[in-house]
Amino acid sequence: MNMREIARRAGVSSATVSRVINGSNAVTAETARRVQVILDEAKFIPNPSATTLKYGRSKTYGLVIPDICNPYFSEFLAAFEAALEQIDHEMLLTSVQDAEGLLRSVRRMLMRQVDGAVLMGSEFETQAIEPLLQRRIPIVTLDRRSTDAGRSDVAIDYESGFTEAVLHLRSLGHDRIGFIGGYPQMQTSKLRVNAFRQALQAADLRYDATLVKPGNYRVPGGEAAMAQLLDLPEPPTAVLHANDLSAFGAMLGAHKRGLQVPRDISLIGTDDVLLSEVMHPPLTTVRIPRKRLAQLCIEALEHTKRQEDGRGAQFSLKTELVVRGTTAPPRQARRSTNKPRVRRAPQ
Amino acid sequence: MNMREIARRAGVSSATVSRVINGSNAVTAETARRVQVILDEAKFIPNPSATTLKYGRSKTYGLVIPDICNPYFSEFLAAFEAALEQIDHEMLLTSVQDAEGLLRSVRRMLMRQVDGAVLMGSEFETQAIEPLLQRRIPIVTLDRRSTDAGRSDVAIDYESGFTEAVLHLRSLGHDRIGFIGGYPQMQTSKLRVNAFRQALQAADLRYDATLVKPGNYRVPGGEAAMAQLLDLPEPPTAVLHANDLSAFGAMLGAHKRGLQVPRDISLIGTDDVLLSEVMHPPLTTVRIPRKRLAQLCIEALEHTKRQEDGRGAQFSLKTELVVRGTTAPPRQARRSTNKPRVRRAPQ
DNA sequence: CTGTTAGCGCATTCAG
DNA sequence: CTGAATGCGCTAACAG
Repeated sequence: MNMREIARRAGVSSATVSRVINGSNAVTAETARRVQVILDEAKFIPNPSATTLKYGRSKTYGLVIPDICNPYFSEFLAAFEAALEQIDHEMLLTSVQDAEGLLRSVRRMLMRQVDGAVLMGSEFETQAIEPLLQRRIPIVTLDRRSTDAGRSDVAIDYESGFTEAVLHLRSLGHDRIGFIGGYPQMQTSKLRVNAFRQALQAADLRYDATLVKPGNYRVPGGEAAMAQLLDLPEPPTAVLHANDLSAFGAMLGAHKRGLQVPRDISLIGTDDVLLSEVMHPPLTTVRIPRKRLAQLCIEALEHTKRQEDGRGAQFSLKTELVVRGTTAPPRQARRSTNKPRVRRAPQ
Repeated sequence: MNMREIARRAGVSSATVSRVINGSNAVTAETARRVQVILDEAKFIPNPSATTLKYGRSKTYGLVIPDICNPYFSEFLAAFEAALEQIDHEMLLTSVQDAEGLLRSVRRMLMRQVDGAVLMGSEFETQAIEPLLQRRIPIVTLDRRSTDAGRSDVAIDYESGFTEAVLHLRSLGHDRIGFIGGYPQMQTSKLRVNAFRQALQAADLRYDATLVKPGNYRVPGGEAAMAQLLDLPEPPTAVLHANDLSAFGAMLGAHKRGLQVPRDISLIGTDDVLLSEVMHPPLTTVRIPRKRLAQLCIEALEHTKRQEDGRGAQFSLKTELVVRGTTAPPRQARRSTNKPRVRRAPQ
């Protein structure tokens, strides 16, 4: 069933049918109505391939994510898909692990003539996305904190989020706060460590590099890092994590040592993955609002598209501290003092 | 950059370029080589819209899943996407919660001219997918255990999987085994309860309806169901679960009652979601091999497409018991007897 | 206000 | 073995 057939049945030309479908007002109400009836009763379904072929625009946005199995990404994916449905666009999803995968991904996006692309997982060769930029396809990256011609960026405001988290801990009486991060080589990992550092500063707490351990954004990494922290002569009384999976791992590690959370150690995650709430105890975490993030990515895409000069813009997303069950005063609650920390005898 | 331009540069016709791209052997090796060089240096990227428009085939398969956020589905999604990449096909992903969503999903698949569709979440109106069947688009459903013209089905063999699980428990000495299922109205839930029943029979154990509680395939449902089981005058010493999330919830519930797993109660999940392994203790579970399932779905699709008469076929997937840390002998281990069960005084 | 026409890029006839 | 011509469905430009 195509427009010509509809046109034939309605006794008009296919151009008129097209106009009716696209809501052009250059059609008599009466004609439009008549065509609409035929359209409905034939259950007409337009063929987007024709439009894409003609205009090189596909009403689809590409989404590149590093790992669908990570709940943070799958939850983002769900939000992104929902947001796209709102604006009547399709999604071209590609899961990319390595540089070669990114190349294939870019090729697929080019073939499918995407109107824009969101690149999560900020660690990629800029060169690989050159072809996209060249064809003036708007790009949005995450957490790169830089923009280019044709590329906007959405940054998560870890600085303010971690500050909120650290202040929460300090108000409970903690002054020895550790941090479990991501892969140390990754740019985003460094970003988060720096944000943690700033947060300590804002809370008037001293930064102690021995309390900062790398993880790998996954459970086993968090567990191993926690083991290292607990092996310290003077372990932290609270730990902030670069993401929730790390915090899950750390909690596991603490439990294995016979510690109770939050009685013996307080934990704060980052992301607010769905499962955080059902952990035991439920995880206190710095929520990255997924829905808002997805919308912001799309806004950023549309913004970039609109720019005459193609300049990308820097967007920023605030987090929200969600206090649940993994934070409590430290074992021997003390009034917080001006002195950076009070030495305690190792137990 | 299109084929005509390549043809011009190579001094041939676009038909020849097309033949080279598609590996037709009706081209001189020399000509083919020359064209290939131009193709490479121009970094030619074909436009699938043209092909789709011309032939109504899109090299894309639709995937309908109920909930991307559920790790079982997101892990399947990852496997499916990888399998599609192997056969050089695209994926049209739609997340469908309700009947109306399915209608929209079908419409999108029709527009995009998918060559087939995999429908997970077997609870849907058959009528909604009629348009797909009418256009002879192959369909694969999961766990419906019935086929149609143009629709094949892939069933998970819960019967053998649960039997293996129950035998494992019985060999440890359990004879009071509970079951936490899914939504009681759902067809798949009934399927699993029946499979559990058969498993008990195969293990020579009596079926006791009071030990079977509905859940909702998610953590809170499992937790609530476990609470009910533990409130029984004589609770089970082991519980099998319709999926892993339920088992997570049950484990949580048991812990909250001060029970230790597996010392006080043994737990077995179903699915083998990635996080199962990092639970504490790690979950013993009936693995549904995700990768194999994805491949099987695609095989089923291709099979259905090949059938002249369009008859669908029934496929079946075996599970694998993965024994980890949530199963152990019951508190007072006893030799299993021929008598269905030994009454113990309620504690 | 409505119809005619042309062309997006490709693969497949059919000629040569 | 190669090329010319065709049409898939749609919409913008133009003509009426």
